[in-house]
Amino acid sequence: MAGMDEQYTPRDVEQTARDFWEANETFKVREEPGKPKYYCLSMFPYPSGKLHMGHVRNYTIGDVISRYQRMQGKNVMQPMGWDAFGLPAENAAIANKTAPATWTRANIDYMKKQLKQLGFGYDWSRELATCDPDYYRWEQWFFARLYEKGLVYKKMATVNWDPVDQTVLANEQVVDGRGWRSGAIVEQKKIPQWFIRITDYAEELLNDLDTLEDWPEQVKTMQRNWIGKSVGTELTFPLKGRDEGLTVYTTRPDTLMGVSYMAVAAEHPLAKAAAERHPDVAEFVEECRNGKVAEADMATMEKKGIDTGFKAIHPLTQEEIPVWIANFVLTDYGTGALMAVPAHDERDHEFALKYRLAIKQVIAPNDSREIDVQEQAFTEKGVLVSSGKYSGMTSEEAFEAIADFLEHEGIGKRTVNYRLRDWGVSRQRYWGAPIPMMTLDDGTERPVPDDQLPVRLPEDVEMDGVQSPIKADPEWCKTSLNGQAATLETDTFDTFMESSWYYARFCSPNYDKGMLDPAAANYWLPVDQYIGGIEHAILHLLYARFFHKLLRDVGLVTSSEPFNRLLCQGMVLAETYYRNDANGGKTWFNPADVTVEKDSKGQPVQAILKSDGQPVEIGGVTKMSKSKNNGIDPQAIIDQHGADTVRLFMMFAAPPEQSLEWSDSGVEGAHRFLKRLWRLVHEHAAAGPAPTLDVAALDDAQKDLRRKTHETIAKVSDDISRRLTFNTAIAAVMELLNEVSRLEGDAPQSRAVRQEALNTAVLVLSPIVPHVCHALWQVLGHEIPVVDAEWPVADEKAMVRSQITVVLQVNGKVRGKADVPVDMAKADLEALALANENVQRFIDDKTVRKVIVVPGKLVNVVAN
RNA sequence: GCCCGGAUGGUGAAAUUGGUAGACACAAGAGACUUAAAAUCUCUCGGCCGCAAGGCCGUGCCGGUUCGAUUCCGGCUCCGGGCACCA
Repeated sequence: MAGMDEQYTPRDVEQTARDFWEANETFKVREEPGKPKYYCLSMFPYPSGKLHMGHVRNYTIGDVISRYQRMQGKNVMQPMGWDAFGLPAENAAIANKTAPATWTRANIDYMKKQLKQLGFGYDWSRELATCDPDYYRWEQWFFARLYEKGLVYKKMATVNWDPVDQTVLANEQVVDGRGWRSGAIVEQKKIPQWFIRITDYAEELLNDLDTLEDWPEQVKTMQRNWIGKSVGTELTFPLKGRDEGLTVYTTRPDTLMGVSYMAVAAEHPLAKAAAERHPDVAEFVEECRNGKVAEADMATMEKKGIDTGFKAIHPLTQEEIPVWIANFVLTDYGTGALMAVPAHDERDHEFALKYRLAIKQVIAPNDSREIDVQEQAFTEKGVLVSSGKYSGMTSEEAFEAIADFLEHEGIGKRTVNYRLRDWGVSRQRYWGAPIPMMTLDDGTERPVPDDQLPVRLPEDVEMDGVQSPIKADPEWCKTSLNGQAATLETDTFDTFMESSWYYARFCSPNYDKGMLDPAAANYWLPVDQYIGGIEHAILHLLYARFFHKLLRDVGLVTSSEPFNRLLCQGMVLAETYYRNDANGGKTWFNPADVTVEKDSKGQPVQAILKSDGQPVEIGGVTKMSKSKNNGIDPQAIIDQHGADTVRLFMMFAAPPEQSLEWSDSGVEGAHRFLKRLWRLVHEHAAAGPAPTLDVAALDDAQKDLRRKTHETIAKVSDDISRRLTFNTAIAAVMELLNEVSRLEGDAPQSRAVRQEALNTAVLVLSPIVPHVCHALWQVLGHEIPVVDAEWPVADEKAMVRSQITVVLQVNGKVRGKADVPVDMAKADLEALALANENVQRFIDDKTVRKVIVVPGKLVNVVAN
């Protein structure tokens, strides 16, 4: 019997643990006022088919934190659900001749099985999918509330238009400026769309970042820059021969005297007016309608423009200034027009050089630097020159003086501007939540009344790849309001809408009397720890923060921010292998199908495809992706080594915020460690229960192991709770086990100390590898299951050291070491260092200038 | 193009507040056990010089601050994430 148990068989061990949790509803939670709560949330997955390694990494981190907090005695909620609407379901539906709903739900079933197999402690009674009408009906209800509050409006906005397929394309579907299916050159097209006024909340979204102490600084900086608050002035230049003037926004009114041309966007009314008068201008405006709408493409485009022929009048000098149309001017930022100061702005400068427009320096550096603005724009602030009465002022003084002048003259005013744009939520796709708006016969638009919600998306549909089924069906949109015929909106919501509030719905996922049960929401919220990919640092996290404030202002929650603490995990990478095709392309081979040969130094020499024994090229380590065929299927690893091995490897191989490189031998190493832990525990337990620990009776070796045990508790607790560095926590337990192996003999107190060390190892590893620890905890003689055990507390007394090693340096270089009493006085340390033979050798005939003593660390003798 | 990150041995990484660079692993090499293999265990393992003691060099590149820099500052290079309709 004992022999059988000593073999580590993950399949059985893991099944037993999972059955136990399931039978005991271990992870099912409800509100328990009075007990400290902990809401741990991992970003829910898009059900794309099967789990990928990125999911496994994300959810293992969340599970480790959840199980740790549970052992701290917290009431831990860890829910899971599905971000179920989106474009891939439509593509799959077209390819597989199935309905998006069918495909999506099958994926959910499969991925749910996988998540269960990985042993994640989710409260599955809270599961939700955003494509369920019971979910999106509340989103529709909420949109109507926002409409009532004046936070929703409709305006024309630009989309990528495929003129052959007659369809709107996502940015992703535009490849090299062409539609991915038709290959047609993509055009920009303006269509009416719904917007939510996120800009009304820009200031609060910006300011509240300061309250998020446990968010990565990097993410907060990215959000600040995205919101992009700037303080400047709006001013109107009169136009020669026209009634209306040209209003621009500038952050640098101090450069006003350096204006040498004006630039407007191709969409600007003035551009349209010019196009009516000049065919070549019309042609240029038309040309600007080609290509993608993505900002990256706009910014890297060659800067082009054309003179409109209009002249603006400079408000200070009355000079005539040419007005150009330029493709780099953004329609949606500021007023869609700008005053160009090529001497002091890089884009203006590049454009001025290309079209030979004047470059007038009006700012000089604060210091004596020599600059040449004809060569390069000087964009820093400084002192005004060639600026009439403003000359000699600093940029800051001139900002105020010129703003005062403009306001006094009534031609301008100080303005705060944001880079952030209102959130366009309309999508012309089928697989999304229908936007709950209707148009009455008289043309007025109204939200769908609450008693007609949800506006259901029909699920039994056929996709033809051109038009959304609800747009193609002339009957679907027919409705009525108070006896008046009306037409439903056939656009659906941006899927970011659903992911902006799912964290709140998890608090009361089945509540049917409202969007949220306020009691539950205010018990659980805000989320204590949120975990997800850095790719969501801006959009998703900003929208969710915005939604939370909207929920607050509708009276559904009391807090102002949804996520107290944020962890952004890095990507999962793997090696790539390929062969060059005859046609110049590449065929990529999955790492699982390739064997790598190494030389005696461990350097890879060549890679061989297993199926034909022929070499393949090694293509470098990149993010696991379909296109490079370097995704490792988690399922294969689970089948081979078990879930605990996968979890352990994921947590050990790299700190969570860094990218993680997949390594088969690393996985095997993780598996070996678990086998070793299994054996150590069984060997120890085989000798029967350990004697009671008697701290006073320990010899030095026993004390050393006991110190290591308690140091490990302190280290692992800090690593998991504060630092979130699971890799170093695991390394600390490995060190502990190495010391357990080193302690020899079966003396009673050795066995007692060993029992304490093994108890500790199993307890602190249990959040990471919960299945094997479930079994080993029983082997160590405990009745209470490890999942319900208390987290150990480090005993300060056990960690006390009498001796410590200090480093002896001369001029910062280590020249010796000494074991000294912990409390050795500074003067004694200094004397000890100066007396050291090797230290003396390096002082040689130099003079000792200074001795720096850092007690407990080092002594540095400075000599020259 | 703009915003935000990253770079340390053969490899993944560690060094938490400016204080011993390389913990813990992986790979590789040597050995033990074994009929054999697997498994397991022991030892070596940044580079150069040296029998050794020890020395010199070394954290992407160039420069700076400091008694002392992987860590702080300035300037680069390369790689990655985001850029509003991928999620």
